[in-house]
Order: sequence, then C-alpha cells, then structure tokens
Amino acid sequence: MLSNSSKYALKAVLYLAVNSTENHKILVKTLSSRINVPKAYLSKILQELSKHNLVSSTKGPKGGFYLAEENREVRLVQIVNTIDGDNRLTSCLLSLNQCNADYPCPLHDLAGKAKSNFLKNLEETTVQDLVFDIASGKSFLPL
Amino acid sequence: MLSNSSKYALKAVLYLAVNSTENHKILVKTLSSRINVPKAYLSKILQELSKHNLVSSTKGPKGGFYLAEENREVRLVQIVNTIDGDNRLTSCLLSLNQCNADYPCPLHDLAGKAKSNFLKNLEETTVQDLVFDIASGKSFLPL
DNA sequence: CTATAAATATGACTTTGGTCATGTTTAATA
DNA sequence: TATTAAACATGACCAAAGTCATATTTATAG
Repeated sequence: MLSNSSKYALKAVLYLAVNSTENHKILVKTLSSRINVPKAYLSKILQELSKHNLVSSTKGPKGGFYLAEENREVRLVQIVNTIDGDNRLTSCLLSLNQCNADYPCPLHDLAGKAKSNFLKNLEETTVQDLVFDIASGKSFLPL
Repeated sequence: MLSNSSKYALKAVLYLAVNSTENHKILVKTLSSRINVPKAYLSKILQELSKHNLVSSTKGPKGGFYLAEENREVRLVQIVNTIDGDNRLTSCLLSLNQCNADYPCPLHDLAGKAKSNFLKNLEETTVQDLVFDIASGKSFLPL
C-alpha cells in the first residue's frame, strides 16, 4: 500500500510537526533515533521532501529540519506521492490498463471503494489535522 | 497493496475458473499467453497454489491445471495470503508494533476503515462469486 | 576570515521480490 | 514396457527498493 520510504517520510514529518518550530530545529541524527529510522536513509528522504518544500531546513551550525507554518498545511497525499510517485495508489488492483468503472475487472468493485476512500482521506487530511488529533488525545505518537 | 505475484495468482485462478474443468485442463504455456504472465514465473506460482490445494493439476500427457469444484469455493484472501503471507494486509500503515484501536497511531483511522473493508471483501468473496459476476456481465475478463 | 557544524549530493552496497533455465518425476498411450 | 508430455522442484540471475558511506556546500560564530 505504502512503501517503506513513504512510511518513514510520514513518521518524520509527524515528529517534526509535533516537536519542531522555526526556532527549534531538529538534527537528522536526533530525528533518526526518535523515530527509529536509519540516519543515512532518513537523510535522503528528508532531502527529497525538502526539495519539494514539504519540510524546511537550514544548513550550517544551528541548522536542522523543521516545519514552517506553510508546511503544516501540506496534505498527506503530497508526501506519499513525492516519495512513491502518484500512481501507486490509483492503479487497478490487477494492474490492468483497461479497467475502469464502465469496464471493470472482476476485482474492481471489491477494492475500489476501499481504495478511493483511503485516497480521499489522504487528500483531505493535512499534517496539521494529525497534530490536532494527537493534541486532543485521539491518537498517539510513539513512533 | 498486493504484490505482483498475488496479482498473477489471482489472474491465473480467474482464468482457470472461467475456462477450465476437470475434463478440460489448461497448459501453463497456454495460460501464460492468455493472461500475459511469463511462463516460468507463472509455473512457480501455480505450484505454490497447487501445494495448498487452491488449484488442481495432473502431470503427464493430457495433464494441466484446472479448478475442481472445491477450488471454486476458495476465498480470495486464501490466494493472497498463500502468496504474500498473511500480515501484508493487516499490519499498521506505519508498521508500528503497538498500534491498535485503543492506542491508535495518527494514521490508524485514516486507513483503518478502508483496509478492513477491503480485507473483509477478500475474506467474503469466493472464486465462484467472481465467475458469477463475469457471467452476469457485471465485470469483464480480458486479462 | 577561518573553523566548524550542519544539510545536501552522489554513488556504492545489500536485500528482496521477481524472472528465468535446467533437471526430475509422474502419468498416459502405444 | 518404452516413450513422451506434462507438472514439479531447485537454484541461478536480474532489477528495484532499501541502506549506507563519503565528499561537497552552506551558514554561523569566534
């Protein structure tokens, strides 16, 4: 459903959303140990996210990664698509080219509703929304 | 969501369901060209399915693969689990160990409903059900 | 202006899923 | 009973995802 890389990306963004501000940046090293993702690999993922303006960073001493206000409006689907590409979630379950609502493959309906529901949620939900759930005790962070 | 191997397995079973009987067995070679899956790889998948009694086969001249009546009662989840293992579909979206309804990770609800819906469908649907959909024009076969 | 601390860029290594080729066993038929 | 046609079994190869190490760039602070 999601690649490992996407999961790591989501975990990282989530941690930054809760624990960082522009005045309190986080080192890759720290982030790595907090969310249990190998440092070097996490680096690569953060760079990709940074390049697409989904997270913020500054180099040099006192530098690090953080989420600016604009980053908090990012929708989860942007994160997933940036890392996994955008058709991982939309393609037919059997990977058939000609499979659509008018000419569905035998598994189309079976998966279709679940998938579109999931995708819709990813599209509608922002990072800030998740932070809100955590703050209000609806969900929990230990990553 | 599903591995390539699972997709191939589903396609193969579906083709056999529609086109084979105990008196009309299908060669791997034929199946391969009909569903566009490399012959050698398809072989391996069919062997795995056969070992678990999800498809039937006989060796030797006049041999081949087919679906016996019992095979038509197989549920899709059995096919997927046999090929992919059984936790690919059930594990947490972020692959967290401690994530459950009482202590959900921030993405739990977002994916949970979609995933459990999909899983439920795989558990409830038999091969025969899909054949029925095809026969009644609800879905289409070209694989 | 220099030293240093951090992200960034690049590329190599490893693991795993997917692909293929070869040989072995089984069963039908002549 | 010999031949042959098929599934079955095993293992090697390949490609992509995941993992890691090294070098470069940038910014801060003394």
